[in-house]
This record gives sequence, structure tokens and C-alpha cells, in this order.
Amino acid sequence: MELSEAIFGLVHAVRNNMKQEIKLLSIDLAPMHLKSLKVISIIDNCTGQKLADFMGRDKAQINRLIKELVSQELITKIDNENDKRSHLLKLSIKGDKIIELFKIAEKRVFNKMANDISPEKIDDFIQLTQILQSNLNPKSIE
Amino acid sequence: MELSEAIFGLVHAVRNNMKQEIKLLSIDLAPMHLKSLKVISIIDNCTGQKLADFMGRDKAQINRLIKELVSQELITKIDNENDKRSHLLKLSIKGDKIIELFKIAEKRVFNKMANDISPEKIDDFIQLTQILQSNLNPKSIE
DNA sequence: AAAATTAGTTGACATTATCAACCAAAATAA
DNA sequence: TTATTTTGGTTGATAATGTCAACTAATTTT
Repeated sequence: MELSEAIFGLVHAVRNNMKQEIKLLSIDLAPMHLKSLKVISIIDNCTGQKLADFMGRDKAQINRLIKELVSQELITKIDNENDKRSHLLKLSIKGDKIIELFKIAEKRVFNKMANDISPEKIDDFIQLTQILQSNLNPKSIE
Repeated sequence: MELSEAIFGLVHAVRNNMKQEIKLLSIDLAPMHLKSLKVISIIDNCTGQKLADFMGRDKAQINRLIKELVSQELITKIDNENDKRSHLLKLSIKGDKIIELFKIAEKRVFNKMANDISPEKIDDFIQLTQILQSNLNPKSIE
């Protein structure tokens, strides 16, 4: 079997399982909103532009998305001292609760996936995964 | 680092790279159309329902998608002898050419990703990936 | 200081996705 | 067998998601 096939297959399975778990936990948020929330929670000092870049989406869409997340009180915009054009996006307590729920879903899926595998094997797997990823990431020219 | 984090990171990188490669090859097809084409090429005797199930999408959408793929002459509907309600979806030569292009993009990304890793390590990786996937797949009750 | 770039915002519009209602074929139950 | 239910597909209406182009204001480059 090809590497690509294997990875696509695994990703497909993870996607389906996550979908299921998210439904079970009744995280009542549109997929894009949830995804944005997650990215905001991961990226340091996230701004609209960073969010758009990371998600690979048009900034217009991201801007509207942010507006909705703000109006749903899942995030807040904080003035950016370093750049007065932009705002830092921070999860509210409500937003953070949803991310915690999401992490539960994630944990369930990844436990189901890996709990019969030895920690050593998992560690090796993670390590190789990171190498593979770094091969794909654009090299910054020094 | 967590397994989930590692996998999400890798997938994100693969996604971005595939997007880039597909753009370079100027495969001029909407993302969903390309994805459907790929699934049709993978699934044996693919029907609309199978396609909808696999993609996890509404059958209405899939139905319209199929209509467009047919009108673009990328696939053909063949009468299903086993079930006269449905049709088998087959790639046309034109559709097959696009899939071949897609495979080139895929190959480029996965070479870039893995060509500094020994084949043995890749094989181990693929094997574990398959185990992880099978842990997630719904067990058929025998 | 002038010009170019960047972050964000908005309007118009295209694509993607879902729901509900419907028909006909097929599977199941009576 | 006939009646009922389920399944695969189709359509209309509409919602969610995504893109392009134009614009403003802050920042950076020249």
C-alpha cells in the first residue's frame, strides 16, 4: 500500500469519528466556527490575518466569521498595541469551554485509535510524523 | 507532543501542499468535483449513494455534483443491472486523465515528504497507520 | 514625505451544503 | 402474494461557506 493511500485512509477515518464525537457531545457550532475557534486557541496572539493564512481562506470570509464569533461571545477582540490596524483574538470563557469539549472528543477518538499500541511505538510514530511534516513545511531562508 | 497534534499538523501540511500542487498543474476543477472524481475512481461500482456515504454529504448535493460531472463528460452513468433505481458511476477517459494528473500532484507531495526516510521506516509507518485506521473503523458484527 | 504594502471591512456574487417532499424500485413483513 | 417499509435518486427552496474587487486606515519602504 502507498503512503498516500494509508494517510488518506487514516485521515478519513479520523474525520468521520471526530464528526461523530462532536455530534455526541452536541457541540452546537458550525464546522467552520469550531475550526476557527480551535485555530485561535492554538496560534499565539492570533489576528484575523493569521487566522486567514492558517486556514487558507479569504480574509473577507474570515472577517465575517470573526464577527459572528464575537457576537456569539465566543471570542473577544483586543486592541493590538503593536499594530493599531489589527486586533488580537482571544477565546472567552464560553469559547474556552467549547474548546475543552472539543478536546474531549479528540481524546476519545485518539484513545480508540491508539490504546492498543505501545507508547514507544506511538512515540516513534509521532517523531516520524513530525519529520514528514517538516519536510513539507516551507523552509525559511536564513 | 500529542498524537492528535502531530497528525493534525501533518494533515494540515499535506493539505496545503496538495492545494499548491493542484494549482501548479492547473487542474481546473472545483475542489468538490475533484474529490468526487477521486472517490469514484477508488470505490468499486460506485453509485450516488455510496459516494454520498463516503463523502459524508447530503445526497441532494451529491446528485447535483454527479449531474455536473456528467455534463462535463468526466463520468458516465451506467445502468445498474442489480438495482434499477441506481446507476454505476464510471470515469470517462477525460475524467481518468484528471485523476492521473491528481496522482502526479500526490506523488510530488509524498516524495517531498518522505524521500529522505528509509523504505523500511516508511513501511512500518504505513503498517501502523493501517492498524490505527482499523481501530477507528466500525467493526462489522459477524 | 511619497509610494507601496498590509490588516481589516464591506458589497456583490459564486459555490457548496442541507432539508423536506416526492417517485419508483427493492426489500421486508403480513 | 399483497401490503408496508426502506432505499436510491431527483427536485425546489434555502442556508452556510467561500471568493473577488473596491475601499479605508495604519504601517513599512523608498
